[in-house]
Amino acid sequence: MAIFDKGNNLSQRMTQALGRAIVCGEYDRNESLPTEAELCTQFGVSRSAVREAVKMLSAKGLISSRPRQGIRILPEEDWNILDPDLLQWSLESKPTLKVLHEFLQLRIAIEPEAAALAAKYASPTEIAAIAKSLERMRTATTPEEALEADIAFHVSVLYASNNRFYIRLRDFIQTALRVSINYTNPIKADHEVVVEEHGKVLLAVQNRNPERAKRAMLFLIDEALSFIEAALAKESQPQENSLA
Amino acid sequence: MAIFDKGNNLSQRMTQALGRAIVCGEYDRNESLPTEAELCTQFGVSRSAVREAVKMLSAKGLISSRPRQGIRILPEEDWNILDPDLLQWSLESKPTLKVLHEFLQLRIAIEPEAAALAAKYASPTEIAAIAKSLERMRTATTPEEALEADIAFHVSVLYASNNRFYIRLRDFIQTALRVSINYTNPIKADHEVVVEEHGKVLLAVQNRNPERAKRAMLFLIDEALSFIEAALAKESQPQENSLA
DNA sequence: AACGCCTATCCATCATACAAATAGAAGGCT
DNA sequence: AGCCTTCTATTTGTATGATGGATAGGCGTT
Repeated sequence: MAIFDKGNNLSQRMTQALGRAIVCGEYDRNESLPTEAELCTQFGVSRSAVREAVKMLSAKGLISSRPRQGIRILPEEDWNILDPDLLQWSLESKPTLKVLHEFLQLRIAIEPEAAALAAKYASPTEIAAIAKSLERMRTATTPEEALEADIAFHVSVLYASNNRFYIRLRDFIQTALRVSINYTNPIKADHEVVVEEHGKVLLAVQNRNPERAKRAMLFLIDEALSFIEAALAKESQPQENSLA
Repeated sequence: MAIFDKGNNLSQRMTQALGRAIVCGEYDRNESLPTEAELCTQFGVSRSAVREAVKMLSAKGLISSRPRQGIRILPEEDWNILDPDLLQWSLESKPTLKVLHEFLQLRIAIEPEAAALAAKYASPTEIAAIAKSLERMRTATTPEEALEADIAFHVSVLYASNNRFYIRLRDFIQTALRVSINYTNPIKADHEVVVEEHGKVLLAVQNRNPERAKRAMLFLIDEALSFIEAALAKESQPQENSLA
């Protein structure tokens, strides 16, 4: 019987189990993975389940499967790390400062530009959604609530950009925020100040001022980025530093 | 027997055929797709092949499959459009001006920042790769050669950013360049001028000047973006305008 | 040492059977 | 009639066995 628990159907659970194991480095990257048959016995499932899991993971660029060669892990640069599943698996295993840094480096490219696009193209409905998230931030009573509202704010800006590629990055931004909150929490000033700074983004979008929207969003992220870079510089000697 | 030809194994060909059909809008988004059994007879393959294709497409966020409900197309915002396959399929079907515009809007966020990061973090080897691509651009004798070198240049900058997320976007950039070339070709000035402008990016990276690298890269893309936006404004009355 | 042939071992594909989930119809209750 | 429950038929989910096809690596010949 299957030795795992989360997920709907067997193939999906198998996919998660295998995907996690690969991302976490439980298999040697230079060797082949166990054969289909071995995976069947190891996980206690049928070949159908294993094959379907393998297919799903190769659709995400994680592995390849060929006759006589077996199932092999592809070079990491082929992994579809913007895929929500892969993103999640990879963060469960190694949310190091370095990864957080890379997250922020991408956010700092995406979000200010998204805010500028929102200022240009957002519909009244989309602007209302941003305003609503901001209001949720303002009235939040618990840190969890505040985080969720914060995430909703950033996501609603992406939607307001009216660009499908920016919208597609909502999972990425969402994950980045959810993970990094543990780090950026200690530094952030009064919640009220944070809310006010978010408010500047909304205001610029409402006023149809792309430049100002970009700068306001940049400011929100840049603070966290500087902090992380300072932390990175500080830990250049201590080997490992993972938050868990 | 299978009614398609490209690809290695059957499941993959099936995946491509089905994926293309879905992206091209050959199935009603509100109805269920044909059942597994029907797809078997339609494509002349076994149920395993169909199921594996379905699994791969659902791994890309294109469809979902549940008992008694059948195979359904997911809302477009769940599609993993940053996945190389999906990107390709979707551009084969609808490379409209609008999509080109969205492409450029993302490039303008990503690439200048990538150039800045390259100026900060690129290794000598990575800088050499950029230089080599530039040289290939300079010495190109055919338009095809020039395009390939151009693509190599932009990709090498992404690699030089030393950020896995930027590197992951290489397929996106590559596709964007390859598709948009048909549009931007007419406007671009002398090839020599273009090469020179690319050279400014390299120079800034070599001089470890992130700000200048960012501006130089921005300049490269902004020109094309303005052109597309002008074209978009012009065609606001004419209904359809697709390049094929 | 270089080359081509062989073979054992993988995955690829197909076919079949049964289990599990559930949408929608059928029926019964108020 | 309207609502709730039950049942059933349909569709995917899972397991298994059989056969085909590709090929890495060994073996033998030159």
